[in-house]
Amino acid sequence: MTEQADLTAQRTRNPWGQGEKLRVEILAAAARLLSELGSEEGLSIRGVARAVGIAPASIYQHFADKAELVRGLVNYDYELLGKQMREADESVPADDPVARLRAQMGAYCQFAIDNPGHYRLIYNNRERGGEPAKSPLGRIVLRIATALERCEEAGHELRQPARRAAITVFVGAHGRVALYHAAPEAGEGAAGIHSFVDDLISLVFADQV
Amino acid sequence: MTEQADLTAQRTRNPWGQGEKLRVEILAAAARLLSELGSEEGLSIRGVARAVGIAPASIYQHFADKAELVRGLVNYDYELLGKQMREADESVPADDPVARLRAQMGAYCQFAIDNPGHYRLIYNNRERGGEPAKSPLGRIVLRIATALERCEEAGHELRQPARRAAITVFVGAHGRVALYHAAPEAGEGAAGIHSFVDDLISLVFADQV
DNA sequence: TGTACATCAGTGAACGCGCGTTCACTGATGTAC
DNA sequence: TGTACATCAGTGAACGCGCGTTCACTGATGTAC
Repeated sequence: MTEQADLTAQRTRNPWGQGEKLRVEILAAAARLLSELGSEEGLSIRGVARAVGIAPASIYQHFADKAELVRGLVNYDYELLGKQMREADESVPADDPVARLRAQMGAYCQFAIDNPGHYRLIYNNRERGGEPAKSPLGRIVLRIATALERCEEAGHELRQPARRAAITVFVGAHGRVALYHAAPEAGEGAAGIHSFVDDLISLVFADQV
Repeated sequence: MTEQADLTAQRTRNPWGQGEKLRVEILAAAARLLSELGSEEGLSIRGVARAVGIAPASIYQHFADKAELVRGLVNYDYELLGKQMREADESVPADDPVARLRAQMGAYCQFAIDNPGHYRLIYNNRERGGEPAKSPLGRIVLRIATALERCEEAGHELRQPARRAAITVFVGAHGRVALYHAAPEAGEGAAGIHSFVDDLISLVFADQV
């Protein structure tokens, strides 16, 4: 009973000039809901309003329609993923570019493992019609390509051109993650993903790394 | 106007003892609808009934509920995919196992390219809780592993154990297809998928194949 | 200092819609005697 | 050969539901004069 108190409790409205705070609350609740649901379907304006504790109509002061809410969520997730990859990259000394690449791909996989609903969302909600290289997904591929080029410069020969190898690694990681999401009980769980991607990275190098 | 005639035209009911024919019609219409929609969402009992030209209630004589209809569709698609891979396999002489593997994976990719909605459907509707090896997806991986073992027996050394290499190839193909579905305009289209998978197959072999 | 008004955060109630599912039914075709 | 009944294919109308969205509103807080 007491756990439900927050559902019936009144929300105190934000003070003057701070209406934007609700926007953040809405996005946070939507993100939480997406994590619980595990997929975009079932995510509704009314559900989000319920989770925040406001009237459905209140959402329209911050988002023109449902599509804009989802776009807000997608941007939020892309930034989070990008940040985690960057941090992983920087946590490894610059003189070991292969380890840096592995760290970045590890962060990518971990994000997908921890947030299946979010991962699926960003994958199924690409902006249409823009330049591929500037899309968020395109920028991730670019990031991997750059990491691979650093490896090449350090003397690690690739079996494919860097850009192509980047797509190999990215696509392999995504495929393995998608397989895990479709059947988490099969395979070797989260550890299986990481070792798969490590193997895949080894595979694109000519020498044993 | 005349194109809409079939919408208003009366359906002549099936003769005595041939009620099962409607089941097939329903599945066919659902498959057509799924192709048009490109995804499971939006696929509804009422929509299928409309497409067949029957009352929504009529569907319940053949499928207990919506979930069972979807299961029927999934089985239908798995059989189709399996058949196309088998035919591709058998269309290549037995003395070139690598070419047979390539042909099978080509058929796999082609199915995904031609039927995005169906491909997504079978991927997102795995039976839960069964033995992984006996699931339809598991059987496809097994098929690839077998093809790889045939290559090994013919003297083509692998860089990974056959089963692991099979997952590499399968997961890579799926990842590449998913990327194509998410952004068809990027990449190099359908041809890009085939060449990617061909490269991937080369990658799991130690020698140049 | 008072007061009229503007601006803000947020709401309650209603709209029309499409959905999955149920239930009592209709009318044609077969079968038992 | 006729007739009562069973079986079949399929339906029409209704159910309750949750959804996205709109619109006129409420009440608190600021600002102009």
